[in-house]
Amino acid sequence: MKIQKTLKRRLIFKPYEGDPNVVAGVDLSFPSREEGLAVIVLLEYPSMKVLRYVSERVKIRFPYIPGLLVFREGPAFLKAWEKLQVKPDLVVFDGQGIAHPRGIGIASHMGLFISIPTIGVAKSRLYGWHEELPNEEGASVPLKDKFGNTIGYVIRTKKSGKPIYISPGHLIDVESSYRIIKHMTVPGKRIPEPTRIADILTKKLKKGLF
DNA sequence: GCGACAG
DNA sequence: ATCTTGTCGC
Repeated sequence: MKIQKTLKRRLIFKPYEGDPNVVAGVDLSFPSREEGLAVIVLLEYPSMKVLRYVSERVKIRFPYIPGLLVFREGPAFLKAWEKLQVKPDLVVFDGQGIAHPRGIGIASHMGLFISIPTIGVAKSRLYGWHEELPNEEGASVPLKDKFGNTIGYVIRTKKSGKPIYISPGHLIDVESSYRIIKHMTVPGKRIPEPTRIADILTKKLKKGLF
């Protein structure tokens, strides 16, 4: 996509100084084929205590195509983002940051729109290569691009289970992303709190509960 | 042309 | 992502 190649040049990577105060987690569920339910949860850092959340139902027009996820879920996120009164210091997305074929996954793309540091936490690999990951909780190996540059990390947050793939989105670098994600991960849970809670809420809301 | 392929 | 109960493993 031409849009991605153009926007990619605007991405900024730098160390995240200090610690965030309020972080957000984003995720979507699909009540029907043409309707998406986006949820943005605000959590206190590093306690990971849930502060509040907002949700928004949106018409889905774009299909899911690997590498173009932002065009399907981005609009829904932005609508929910507008309803958010208090803006977080950092946002965690369910998907890739720069660990993407064109270097701009949904976390990076949305980061450019909101101008706030973003990190991508994916449950599977889309792009990048890495050495074998030890089967021990907490193990991690760098994820590299075709030139050998480190673009993120593969982390075994839970023993004997699929790892997670993290990469910076925008306004943060690889090492800072790794450090912060580590602090948001609870022992025994595979997915870091922001995205994990957002996922629970998105599905619970879909079922009409809560 | 053949495979890979976030959610 | 979604369709779906019980069930194997840590």
